[in-house]
Amino acid sequence: MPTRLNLDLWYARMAPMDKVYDHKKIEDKIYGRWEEKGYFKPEVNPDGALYSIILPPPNANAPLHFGHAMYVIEDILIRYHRMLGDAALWLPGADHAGFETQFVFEKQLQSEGKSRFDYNRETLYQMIWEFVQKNRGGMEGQLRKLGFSLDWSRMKFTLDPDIIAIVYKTFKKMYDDQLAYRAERLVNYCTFDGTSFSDLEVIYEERKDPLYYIKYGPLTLATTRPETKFGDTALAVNPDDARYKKYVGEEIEIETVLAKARIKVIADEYVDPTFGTGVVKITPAHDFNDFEVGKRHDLPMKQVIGFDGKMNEHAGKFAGLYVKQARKAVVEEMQKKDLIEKIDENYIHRIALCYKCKNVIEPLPMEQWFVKMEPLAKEAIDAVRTGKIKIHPKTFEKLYFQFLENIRDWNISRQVVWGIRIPAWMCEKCANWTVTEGPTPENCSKCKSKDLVQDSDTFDTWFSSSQWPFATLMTTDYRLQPTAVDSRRSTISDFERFYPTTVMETGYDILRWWVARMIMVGLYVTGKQPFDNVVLHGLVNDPYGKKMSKSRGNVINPMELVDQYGADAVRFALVYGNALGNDQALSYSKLEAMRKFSNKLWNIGRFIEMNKVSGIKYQVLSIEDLKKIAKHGNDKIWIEKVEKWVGQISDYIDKYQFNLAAENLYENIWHGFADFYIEDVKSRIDEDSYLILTTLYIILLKLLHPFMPFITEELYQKITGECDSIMISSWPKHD
RNA sequence: GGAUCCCUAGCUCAGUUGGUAGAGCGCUUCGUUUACACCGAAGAUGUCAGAGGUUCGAGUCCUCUGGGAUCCACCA
Repeated sequence: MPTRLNLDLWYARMAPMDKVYDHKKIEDKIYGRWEEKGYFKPEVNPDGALYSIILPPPNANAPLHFGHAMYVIEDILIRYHRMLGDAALWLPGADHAGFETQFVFEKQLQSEGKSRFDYNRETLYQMIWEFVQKNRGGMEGQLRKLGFSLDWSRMKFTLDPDIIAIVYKTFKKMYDDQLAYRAERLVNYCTFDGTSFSDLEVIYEERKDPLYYIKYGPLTLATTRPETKFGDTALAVNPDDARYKKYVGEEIEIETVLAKARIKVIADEYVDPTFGTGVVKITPAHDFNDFEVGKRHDLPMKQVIGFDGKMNEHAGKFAGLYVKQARKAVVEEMQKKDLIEKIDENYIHRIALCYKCKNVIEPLPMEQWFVKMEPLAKEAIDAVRTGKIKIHPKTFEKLYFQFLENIRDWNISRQVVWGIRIPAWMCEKCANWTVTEGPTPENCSKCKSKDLVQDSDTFDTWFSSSQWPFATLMTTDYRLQPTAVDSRRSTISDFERFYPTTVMETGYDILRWWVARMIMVGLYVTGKQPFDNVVLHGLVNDPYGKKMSKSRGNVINPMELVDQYGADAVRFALVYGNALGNDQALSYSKLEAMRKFSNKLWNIGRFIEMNKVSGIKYQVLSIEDLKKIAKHGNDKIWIEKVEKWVGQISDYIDKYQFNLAAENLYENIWHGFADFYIEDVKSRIDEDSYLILTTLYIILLKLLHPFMPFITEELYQKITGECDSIMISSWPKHD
């Protein structure tokens, strides 16, 4: 009794083939069938070699962009290895994308006339959770549309409780090992969004601002920020600057807008004697360089700007003014007191802006959690140097080393709600921090007081992402098939089986943000590298070669192209003619060409199908079988050609040369197999030549399947009359 | 300021370890009622950014110059 599924197939097989290939009739129905049959699970090849890729988790809350479509490379690898008989795991996931998501959510609140300050922490978190759950299916459906053979039964979310538990554990371990520590550091603080940003999240803009030459007693210095003068704790000059040698180490008396004061003069290499007057005021609490200078010279920190963006009590009568207002007021006052020598109105410099709201970033001192990076970076450098991890293309190793060799400690605290809350509690009695693996501690680990307050911050999203390869595998299981000797089914963790994973494939733009951090944290927590190979693809730009971005308004939705050209054509176009790691401009003519290629492929199938109807039937044969039955010289030649192609294509995929594989498939199938072989066979077709033609075609479909999964599946089933899927058929043999 | 990548046919891009240039689209001419006009055959098109060097030989390796892109650091 055929199942409903098989009946569908049977009808499909009996239907005459359309003259023109219509992807819309084919693609949607096929994916569901694969999924239903469980073909995406590594368990389809329980005894195969282990091969695994963890999908870089897309933002759960946002639709896919073209960068995600490039994950087709992972699907090619996974489908290829699955057909080779490997137990191939491709594990999907979704990222909570901390600040990004909270920002989008707050925009929506804003449009409803509300703000995050109208809700308490728990309510806000719950609201964002529901917001994300509502949008989450969109991204997953799009991955399906692209034909990605992900094992959905192992889907993970970065905020799943079992993932969070692992993140806590890692943090606790870092704390116990004194890698995670608390320190006051200047952060890029946006007083508008009320949060700090990593250096990577700050954008810079060139602006023309006044440069004020201010008198400090006997000295004059140039500054763009006179309002921070209340926080000055020293003046600095270059140690080799003869003009100022006599002042170094002295305290000088200065007139200020508030009162007379004394300030000391120090010498530091950081000062450029050719800029301005060669004298710099040092404000450790409000400037990154000054902070460093302050640490070197043990200067006090004096914060004069608050987190609300207003001057605080140290600014005397200027307290309460916003920075911009204060600057104006201070300058006016100084002019009155004749403390300004001159103003250069045409000074051009770069200022830091919030990448979300474009407001000026204020460097402010804050207590934060940091991770000490040098020891972790050292191991990560070694892992690549010694070849334990290989980066493809190799040229990206330079970027990797450059980043790790100059690494700074990692600030992992974020002042957002949408994320994993840091499991650290401060004692209100003794100010000691108690860190746990999640649960609220009973009392302070030092003074045993019960007055504990949890840090309100959450982890930087990249902190949880850096643990993704092992965290996902530790929380999923591999189902072992019953064997002859042991009929019971059993499970072991995916971690035991698949870690380290085989390949991490992602865009080169997040090599340092993510890949390097995964290597460091993976090595630290598990003692093993998280993956053996890093494969990096380039960016997909708009048709004019410009980076797609919302602000430019040139973002193209990959799903629209899938509708228009078919997922197979989009997939093929993304790898064809684009060497790994290079950027590409989206090309409509290429997409069109690849759509025509799928039509060509379809019509080869149609030709074969029409000859089957005339009475000749397909049977499963190997290349060796074909060699035995081949009598005609041309048949023999084409059998050998196809055999050679199998080796070539396999080789290209093994070397991550997907473009060459795709180009060769295109060229060989169209301008070899179709233009010459079919034209030749056409006039002399008999049972043997039909078998040879058909078998070679099936082999070509298999070679093409990792690239164009849908159409090859449809044709495979039509031609062979099999209900089995091409995706679990075996890769053709070659030397 | 530091770094990386790119500059190859009109356009978008390939070109494996150095052996006198390739694809797609476009262009020209011709052909085809039966696998496909979303087709086939034939053809034109390049001082491989520029200059120097290494080599018997360089698009490919080295140096410099010019142009573009990206990343990092950010100078009061």
